[in-house]
Amino acid sequence: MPLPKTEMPGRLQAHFRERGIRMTQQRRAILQVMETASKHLDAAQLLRKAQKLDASVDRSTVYRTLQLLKRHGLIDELDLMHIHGEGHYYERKLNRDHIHMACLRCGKIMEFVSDIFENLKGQVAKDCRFRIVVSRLEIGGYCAACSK
Amino acid sequence: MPLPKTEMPGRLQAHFRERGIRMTQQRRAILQVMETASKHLDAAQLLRKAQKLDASVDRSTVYRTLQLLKRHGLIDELDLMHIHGEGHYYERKLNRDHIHMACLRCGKIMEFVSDIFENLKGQVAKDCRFRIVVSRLEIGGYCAACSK
DNA sequence: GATCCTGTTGCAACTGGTCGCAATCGCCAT
DNA sequence: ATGGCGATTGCGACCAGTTGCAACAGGATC
Ligand SMILES: [Mn+2]
Ligand SMILES: [Mn+2]
Ligand SMILES: [Zn+2]
Ligand SMILES: [Zn+2]
Repeated sequence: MPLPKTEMPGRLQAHFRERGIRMTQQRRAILQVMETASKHLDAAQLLRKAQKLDASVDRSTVYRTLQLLKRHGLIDELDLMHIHGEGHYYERKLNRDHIHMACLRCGKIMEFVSDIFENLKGQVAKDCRFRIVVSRLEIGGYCAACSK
Repeated sequence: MPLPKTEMPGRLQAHFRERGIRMTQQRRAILQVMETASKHLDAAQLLRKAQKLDASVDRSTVYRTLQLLKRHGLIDELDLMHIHGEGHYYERKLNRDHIHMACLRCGKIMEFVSDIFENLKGQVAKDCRFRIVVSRLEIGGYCAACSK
């Protein structure tokens, strides 16, 4: 179930320039990694990969940059049901929201795009008069293979 | 938007007895707090409240008991969009799942029960052949008052 | 009630994430 | 190109959550 990737690589750096956010050596490395990551990196992985591009990148800079990206709505933060520990996972926000499913037995992560999800957000916005900025639906359970 | 509370107080301790889980002084205190909590406690609050009932309760016991309750599906773990820091929040699982909305400006937490949410879970279960055990929808945005 | 066995606990060490601070570095104006 | 200012960084200290371990306490059995 691959998702459509309509965003171009290099888009994150472009966003920074457009919005007048200062670009640094370290941020360049971190953004680079986020851009090219296939999926769902945690902070430690991101740090290791970024340090390969710029050895000076520090743990705290990674966390600060993640916060920055979150604040600007450029990435999503996920728990993935905390299947692999306490930490959080990050992925670039694409144009279409998607649901995450995590198999509690084999640990597989699945993604799913649904119109009903869009309807549901519409209902929340309307019935609760709530202006939605970010949403996150995570489901834990057993995948087809593990259910058998 | 108050939710129906159909579970009786003392239900958590009953669950433990039914399932043959050992009951200890410390667990009694922690469960007591979870039972009577109005809402959304974080680990630190839970620890403080539990220690008022049994001063010997240790941090690690609180975390271990939370894991136990999670594993048995008796509580839900929430991020509440990390509005107040990194930590997690906990609440007793009631019979009806509900959505959490967090206002990014005033910090208010709202809850919402929706049939569309149930439909959506049905669709995921069917289309992805995924047996859902736990689900969590959290939304961040601006409440009616703060949108104005 | 005493005994036993196993699950649970407190503690202390460790890990991962945060924060305040002084040094540094982007970036804009000259 | 240079200078200056404020934003950003690395660092170290800190705090929250986890884990291994030896002591302890449920509760089942007699
Ligand atoms: Mn994803
Ligand atoms: Mn979380
Ligand atoms: Zn599986
Ligand atoms: Zn508000």
